[in-house]
Amino acid sequence: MPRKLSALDPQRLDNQICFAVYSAAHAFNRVYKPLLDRLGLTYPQYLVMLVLWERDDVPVKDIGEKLFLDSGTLTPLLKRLEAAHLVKRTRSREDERQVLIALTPQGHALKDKARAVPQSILAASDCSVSELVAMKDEIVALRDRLNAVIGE
Amino acid sequence: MPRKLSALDPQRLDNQICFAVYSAAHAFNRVYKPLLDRLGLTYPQYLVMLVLWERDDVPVKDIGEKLFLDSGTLTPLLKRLEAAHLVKRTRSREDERQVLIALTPQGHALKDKARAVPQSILAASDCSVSELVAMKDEIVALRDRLNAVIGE
DNA sequence: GGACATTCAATTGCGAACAATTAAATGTGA
DNA sequence: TCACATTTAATTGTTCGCAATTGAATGTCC
Repeated sequence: MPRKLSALDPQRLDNQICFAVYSAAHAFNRVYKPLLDRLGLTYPQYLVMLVLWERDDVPVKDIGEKLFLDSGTLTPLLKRLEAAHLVKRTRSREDERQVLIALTPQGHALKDKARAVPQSILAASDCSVSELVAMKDEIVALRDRLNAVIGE
Repeated sequence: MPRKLSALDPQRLDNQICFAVYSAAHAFNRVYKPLLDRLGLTYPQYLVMLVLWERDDVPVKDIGEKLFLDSGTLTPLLKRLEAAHLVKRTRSREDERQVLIALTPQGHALKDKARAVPQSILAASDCSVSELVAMKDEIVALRDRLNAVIGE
């Protein structure tokens, strides 16, 4: 069994882009952890806050579409954010099926405290902004192609 | 506030490489799911099997180092693989602290059934092999730089 | 208007992921 | 040899992530 072939063996762990993505996601999470601990947020909670800092008072479904998460994940997460006094959940009056998520004053205020986070991540990446942007665009394009396949 | 600046705002969700990686990992997982369901495996279980198909009879720690996972994740996962008769867990006689993980005949046999998986993923990626390899190498390099920072 | 389907959030159950701790085995230095 | 640190898995508790189901509100079609 020639050694060279292993570099092409699609069944080898090191040749799989998916494992690269999977393990990179975990590495990011470990870098974010100490930064987000200071804000009292987990990474998925931070993502929800990023969405809300861009636009407030949106139904759960909108958050789910932006983050690719469903109510099974978001409902308990949002309840925890509410328990932390960062958001408020209220049934929409126009459509009683929807629950609207709004930031509290503390939720708004947290945006400033979170401003340093992206810079710290950039530093940890040890990479130029333009390189990161190029990688991000490639990964997003791949993600979108994968998501397109899921609906068959 | 000029609209153009949003493309540079590091606090915007769409500008974050980490979210790109995070959401791509989930997209991969959703593509893998129906393929792995046929094998009776989850994606992390599939990763463990990939490691074992390369080398058998290794301690839990070795698997953890390759996959960047700790015993808190692996111990219950390996017990599930053992319950599915794919691996066998035995205390090492040379070092009683270690638990060695070996494939059962069924575990070995599953490798053949899993051969089609990477091809299906490649097709779903809708992308050339060389492009995927280049992306994979970039992502691995980024992951390794991030992991280097974690030890401080 | 009324039967029917659809939409939205919540719930349940299971499998990761990880921090923190525990317990046992092994290694090290005096 | 004995005290002590280190290594290795296992355990506990919390939070994701998702499939599947439920129940209420809304839309649609006849």
